[in-house]
Amino acid sequence: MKPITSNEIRQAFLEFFNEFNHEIVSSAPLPQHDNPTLLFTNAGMNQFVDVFLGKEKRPYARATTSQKCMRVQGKHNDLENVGPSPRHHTFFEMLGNFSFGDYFKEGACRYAYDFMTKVCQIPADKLYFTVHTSDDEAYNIWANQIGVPADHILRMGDKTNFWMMGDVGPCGPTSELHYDWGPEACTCGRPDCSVLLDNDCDRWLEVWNLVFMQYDQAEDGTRTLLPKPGVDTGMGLERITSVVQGTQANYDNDLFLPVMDKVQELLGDTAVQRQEKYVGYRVIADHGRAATFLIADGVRPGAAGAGYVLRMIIRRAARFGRQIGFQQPFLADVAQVYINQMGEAYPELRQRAEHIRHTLTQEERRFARTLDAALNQLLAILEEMAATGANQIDGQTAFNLYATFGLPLEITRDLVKERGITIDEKGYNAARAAHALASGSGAFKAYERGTGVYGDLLADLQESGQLDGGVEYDPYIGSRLRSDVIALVRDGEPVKTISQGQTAEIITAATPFYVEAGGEVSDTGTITIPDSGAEFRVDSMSKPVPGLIVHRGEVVKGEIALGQEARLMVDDGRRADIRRNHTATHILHRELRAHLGNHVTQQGSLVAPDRLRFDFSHDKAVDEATLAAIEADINQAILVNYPVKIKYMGQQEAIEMGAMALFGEKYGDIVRTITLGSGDQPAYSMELCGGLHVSETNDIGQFRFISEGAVAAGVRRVEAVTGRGAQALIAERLDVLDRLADLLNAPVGELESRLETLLADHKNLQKTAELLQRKLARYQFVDLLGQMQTVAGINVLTAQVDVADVDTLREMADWFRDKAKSGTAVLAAIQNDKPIFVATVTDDLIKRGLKAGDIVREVAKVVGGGGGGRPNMAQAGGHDTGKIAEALAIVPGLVEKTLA
RNA sequence: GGGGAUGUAGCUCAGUUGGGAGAGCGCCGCCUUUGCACGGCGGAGGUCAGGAGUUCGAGUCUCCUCAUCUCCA
Repeated sequence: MKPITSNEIRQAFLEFFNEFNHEIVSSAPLPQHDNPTLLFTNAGMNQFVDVFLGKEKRPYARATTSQKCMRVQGKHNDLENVGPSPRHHTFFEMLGNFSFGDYFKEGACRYAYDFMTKVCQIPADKLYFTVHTSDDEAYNIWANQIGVPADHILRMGDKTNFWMMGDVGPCGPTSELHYDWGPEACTCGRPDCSVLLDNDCDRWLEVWNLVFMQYDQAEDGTRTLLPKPGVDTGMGLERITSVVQGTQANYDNDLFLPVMDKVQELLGDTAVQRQEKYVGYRVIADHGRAATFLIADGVRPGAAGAGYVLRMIIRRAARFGRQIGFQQPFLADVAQVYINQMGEAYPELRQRAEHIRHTLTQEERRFARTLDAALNQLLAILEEMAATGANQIDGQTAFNLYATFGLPLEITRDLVKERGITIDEKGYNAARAAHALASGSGAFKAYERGTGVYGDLLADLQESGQLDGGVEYDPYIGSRLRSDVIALVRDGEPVKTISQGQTAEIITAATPFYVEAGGEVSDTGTITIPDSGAEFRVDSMSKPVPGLIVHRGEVVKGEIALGQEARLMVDDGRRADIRRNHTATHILHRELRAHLGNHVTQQGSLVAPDRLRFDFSHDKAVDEATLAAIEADINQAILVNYPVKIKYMGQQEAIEMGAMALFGEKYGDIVRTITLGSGDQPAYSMELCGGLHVSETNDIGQFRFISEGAVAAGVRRVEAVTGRGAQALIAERLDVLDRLADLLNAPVGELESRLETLLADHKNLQKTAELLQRKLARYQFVDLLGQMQTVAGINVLTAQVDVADVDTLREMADWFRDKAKSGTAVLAAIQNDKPIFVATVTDDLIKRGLKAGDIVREVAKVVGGGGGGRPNMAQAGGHDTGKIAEALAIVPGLVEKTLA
């Protein structure tokens, strides 16, 4: 039966190839964790690269997939194209069939032709086939074996029909299937319109690309035939669906229609309005889908890498949403349509539906907040401009709005337009370029350290037979091992001997030292040479290239030479602490999920001897009561004394048993699982993990949180101690309690009520003291009024008083103005062994030129200080308390001089 | 990894040569009212993110650290 809907087409494709013995392999996750050059899976063959390169073996020679892909950068897909263009997408599904040294060109062409014409029932005369100019073999297959007429087979060059993975490695010619929409679809207008022109004319749609991996290209550019050539094909589901459904724009086929309808329903738009706002509709449909899949694959909105891309597309969708009339978060509703529609093919959508909706809404809210803040900023700028009469925002300011507050240029432009204000967009672009330059410089510092010496070393050791593959790594059996010293490195150079006092690196044929992985820190310990008694302290471990394990540290005794037999000894006590923390981390992970929900996943982890740190996805702070409950349950789990079992099994089997695996993390086919609990019932906890653990949970002793906090938006961090660390912590806390009990002379049980009483008493006393001091000051002040002098006809009061603080002094000045009605006062006091002055002048005298600030400044000079303030009230300080009287004495003179 | 911005009461924020820590909302009490809402009066609540420096004196100036937001790579 002919497949019609996109779901049917996807299903039909996989079943078609499955009938021809292709293994249906599930889509790889979108984020590419291990590949620094590639942020997201962007082609069906990504997950098979190692198979094609011969580095990895699979139990099947043929495979078929529908692969989730993301393309957000590169010449084919600028984000800006998505929306206006009918065919550009960020997320898309790539249908593919693969042959690993099995069938070759003939099979690939035959399958492709049959699927198109027989399964999808596309008329053969609508299809055109391109082959590489040099590829007679493919040409003949199409022409003679399949019977395609010659005018439908086109020979094209390297640009379109030759494929390589990189500068070296497998590569080969390709053959593409194009669909002809008919002459009426032509947009290039040329009489000779043809696929051959390769001019992006809308008449021709590239549907399927067949790659024939035939050669191996060496560094010098020469190509040799691969012993087992393979096939890699890719067909965009969006494209084949629009061909089958006869909808030239992808957005008109059933992959997107349900979402477009939903958006229209939410907005209450008419068909005409929907047509007018088509760009916004498309952006929401595309970005909403991409975001849904990214979140389902464990990506969270963030400021870097994949998280940044996710944030960008959510915000771009939200921005277009605002533009076409949404005032509330709406992407969760959009996502729900995709979850319903595609949940069958991609079960992760259903599993994480709640999380997807929540993440989207949260990010939309965050964006709205940011925009609000930015709008306030813009309003302030506009106000300032209104004051000066300017009518253009300069480029730098507009860019600052964007770079600092996240307000995009388009929005700024829209907002100011109605006020008749423009933006200097040239200046904007200049500022943007300058910013990119400023932030880009120094980006590659991290890559300076080369690995060359270690690569060479490994190759030499393998060649000389000292290493078979790589250093034998077995931290799991024990902590003691005898092995030969096979290499020594000092200052980045291989050496023959190292001696006392030198820091160096030792490589042995085998090692029991654990190398940092999965958050668990490396072991430390010692390496000794039994023959000579030489000793080396191992401080850290590293794996500079796969296969090579390096012990780094210092020679503390004697001399160590190549070829000697060494005794490697891990620091057991430290390792025991690490084991406790690692198993405790698994229990913690389990209990966090039990208390907070299954959206909690590990975002980072540190397992050190003295503490453990665990970062996990969660939106809000974990309150103290919950934290206490989690801690109690963890300690309960420790007491239950679950046995810790370590088992190797197939990855699929482990996942089916419910083992916790990190999202997108790459595991081999055989994985190591850590299970807590007895075998019969469902395990208490099961995780894939390569670390070291205790043998039963009782060994952990105790678990105590030491902190909880935020590390990034949506990610919380807890730190905790176990075993010895927990004991030390508890002992210290109890000690503090005992000391407090001693100090407060009360039993520990009554400390709390005792302290409450004390604090209340303290507050009362403080209030009483303040009251008394005020009264005292008031009495002093009344006395002072008797010392009032008359200078140049006005009231002048100078005095040193005894007060508790500056506030009281100021208050006395207020009283003075109140009592004297007209006049000036300078009051002095000593605080912290330094003189302070407060001066005041009544309003009528300020008009005559007498200012408190002026007076107090002159006075302060006498005691070696300075001061100032307002005309009616000022204060000053100085150094020399002995000269206070002298300083105050100059006041009458100052007044006389000023008023004269 | 780099650039920029922000951090003041439970919340939203003001605080302009460096010189009395504030407003609105919320909370508590009293008054008003049949009651509620409104209103009136009073009150509690602050390590001005943290640290160092300059200064007689720092929320304010300088430097460092941290957190949050944002752009770029």
